[in-house]
Amino acid sequence: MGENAGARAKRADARRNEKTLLDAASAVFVESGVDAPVRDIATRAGVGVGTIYRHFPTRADLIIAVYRHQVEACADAGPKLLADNESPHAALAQWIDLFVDFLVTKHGLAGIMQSDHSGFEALHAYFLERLVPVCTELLDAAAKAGEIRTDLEAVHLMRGVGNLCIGAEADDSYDARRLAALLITGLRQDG
Amino acid sequence: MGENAGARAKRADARRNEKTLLDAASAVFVESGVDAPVRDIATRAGVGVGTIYRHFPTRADLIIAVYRHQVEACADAGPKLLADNESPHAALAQWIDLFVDFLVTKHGLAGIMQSDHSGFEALHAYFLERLVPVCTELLDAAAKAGEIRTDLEAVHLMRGVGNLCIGAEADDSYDARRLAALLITGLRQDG
DNA sequence: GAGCAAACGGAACGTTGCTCCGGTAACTAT
DNA sequence: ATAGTTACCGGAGCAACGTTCCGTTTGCTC
Repeated sequence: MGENAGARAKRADARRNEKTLLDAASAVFVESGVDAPVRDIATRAGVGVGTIYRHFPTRADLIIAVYRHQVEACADAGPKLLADNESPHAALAQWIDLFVDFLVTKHGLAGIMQSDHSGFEALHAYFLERLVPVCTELLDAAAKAGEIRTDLEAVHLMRGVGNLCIGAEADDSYDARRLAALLITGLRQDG
Repeated sequence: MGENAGARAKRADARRNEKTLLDAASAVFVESGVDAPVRDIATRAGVGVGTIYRHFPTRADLIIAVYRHQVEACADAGPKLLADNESPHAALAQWIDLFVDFLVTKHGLAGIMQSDHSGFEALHAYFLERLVPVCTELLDAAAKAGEIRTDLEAVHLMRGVGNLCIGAEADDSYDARRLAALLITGLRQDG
């Protein structure tokens, strides 16, 4: 079956606008962060605000669409690192580095990730659903190798690392990577 | 000299309003977090919004005034813990616990602490100015005892711990204390 | 080309932070 | 006590933002 099974095909202008919007959003996110005013994105894309909301009902949907590729890449990197490294703990550390790098290069993304901000449940859910299994796999491997303690779940680790990244891009002297690495070190246990 | 050297004494109604405002703000902060609308606080206090801005030009000033006592208490606890503990590292761990407890019990305070939020420089500065020296003292003591590595400055540690606390009050399963403790563990080195 | 549903645009509404100024009431000098 | 001074108060008003809603346009189908 093609790209439209059952449902009617989208109109050409709609498809065009969706791409235009993603490009505009991506550009504006880089310039002004993921909190950028909706109107800015609309203006940049040359459409009305209504069009944005029709394509992406919530800001979370837009953010997810913009960064989907990178999140997938990060998720895919997990098993690969596990295969390429002798030590699962080392693989975990490298994966966390990737995750941190991804977050700190997106202005304000880390700041929205934590759930108390309402309206971003979808974003939160997507990240968790996609990355937590990967992190769990790494954690389990390290645990099985006896390299780390087992009393920290992947969700909480990721949440903590995500938090550490907040505001990192705005302050050069603050090195989120190092703090995250410290956390991973703290996870280590003699074995 | 009395409580007014040089400057003219404040009017009685002004002093009264200041206290009323602090009480109202404190109550509203507990109910709705430190992001609560200014109008809510004004209504609660039975004054106009102008009165708030006159007494506390920025929200940061208001927050500082409300929590000053607790911050001071936390600062004072540092040297005390250092005196009461054999191991400086243990003292540090306990102090961080205090700091975390303080932050997580204030809805959204941790979220505002990190500098990328503009308009809160004063808050940021106050916290740093008051607590960083204390943290430095603990860190130095632990370093001198050879218990920890020395390549992490107090500012960054506090920033990281503060970040870990973000959103903690909204999610019972997320234990900021434990993650902070893990960070401190990661700081440890054989010596 | 005519008809229709889908998509568009932006005016409009509610909520916020913050300012500004006419009115009020607390101090002071007499 | 009283009048004058001035610090202080209150909330109307403005700007920026998220979000909705509906009259208009546009692309697709026959």
